[in-house]
Amino acid sequence: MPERPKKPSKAKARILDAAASLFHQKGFAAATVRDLADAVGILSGSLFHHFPNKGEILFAVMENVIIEMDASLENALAAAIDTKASLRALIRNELEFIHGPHGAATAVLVYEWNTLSPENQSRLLQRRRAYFARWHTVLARAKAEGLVSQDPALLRQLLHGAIVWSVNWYDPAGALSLTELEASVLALACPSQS
Amino acid sequence: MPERPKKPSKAKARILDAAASLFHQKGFAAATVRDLADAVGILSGSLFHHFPNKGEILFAVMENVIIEMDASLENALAAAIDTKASLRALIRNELEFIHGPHGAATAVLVYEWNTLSPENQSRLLQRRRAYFARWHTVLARAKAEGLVSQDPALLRQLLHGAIVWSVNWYDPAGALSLTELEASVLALACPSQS
DNA sequence: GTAAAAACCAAGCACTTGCTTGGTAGACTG
DNA sequence: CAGTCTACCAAGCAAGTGCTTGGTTTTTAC
Repeated sequence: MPERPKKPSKAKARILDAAASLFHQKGFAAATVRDLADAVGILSGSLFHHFPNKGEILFAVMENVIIEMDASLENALAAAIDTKASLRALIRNELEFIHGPHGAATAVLVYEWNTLSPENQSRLLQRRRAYFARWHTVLARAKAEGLVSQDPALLRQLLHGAIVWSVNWYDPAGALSLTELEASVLALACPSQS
Repeated sequence: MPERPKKPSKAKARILDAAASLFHQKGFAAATVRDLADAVGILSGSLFHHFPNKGEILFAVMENVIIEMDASLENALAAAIDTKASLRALIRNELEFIHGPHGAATAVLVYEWNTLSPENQSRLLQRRRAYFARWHTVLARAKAEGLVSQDPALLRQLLHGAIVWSVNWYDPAGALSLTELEASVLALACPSQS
């Protein structure tokens, strides 16, 4: 009888971790429950002891990351001393999620949103809106102060696109540092400052 | 004459049209050959009279749009009278593809690139690189002229992200016109001008 | 120490997947 | 007209899909 690694009560977390990378790597539809079970080190049927179906695993991955992302942004904004620092926090936070430890889950959240069933989408909609509301608040203030010139809703989408797309090209181990990338995105938003 | 020009049959075009929308809508992996055949109005097996396998349908969708996209950009750049007009052409061209008649195919090209087999990726790589080279040329000139301040390669990725992401939120029938969107993206790139 | 609870296995079911095979209807060409 | 070619149908196969069931092992709680 081969010994299993002792990871007592963190089974669900292990599944979600593996699911995030797998769904990111192969896409939700192409990733099979057997792939996922292999990555975790269990048999495919055992997954359904923890989740009722494959779709709920996707949901859980997304819910986790959206909660952490919003909480992280809340903290970052609380520590920002002025509007420009808030602007930087918006960008920095999203970049850190996309390229940090939660990168896979964040990418899944962004790129597999339409894969979610409508019911599961609406289960996440409130948090999603709350997160975007933080963006809107900061961007609206930035515009009022003349820091940025574009419409907040439009600017949010443009910046969001620029940031999340970086998952497809940016290499954290490469020459460009995250801070430099952050500065570049910030420069897109509010050009007047250096 | 041994070689005669291969004309795309009408049936093949119908399949590719339906495939573009379907792959865009449901994703390549989740779209089945039966879905596709239904959309075309034939039986699933009949698809393989036109294409050897499902993956080659994806490839054909992508190859078509990448060729047209590059040709369209070439024309637009040839008509641009100065660097700023060229900059505008880069942005406009991509926006028109994402939101015009080739929108579905363009989205598939962008978002399903990693779905392509490595062999098929390299079959498209040359055209892909040629397209990006046009961007680089213009952006490098723009930087030399002081129109933009960011590194060309970096700026290209940021703009590309902002533009392609618009497929997820922009509604051509809505209040914001394509021209206004184009102006906004241009403002991201070269803020100094109005 | 023991019993409940949680985690997992072993096997497989019902269905779907991409794709194949062998054939047919109709248009085109000589 | 016969002959060829393209587009399609009808039927189905082998492999893979998400998920279920019934039982066993491991962990936790008292």
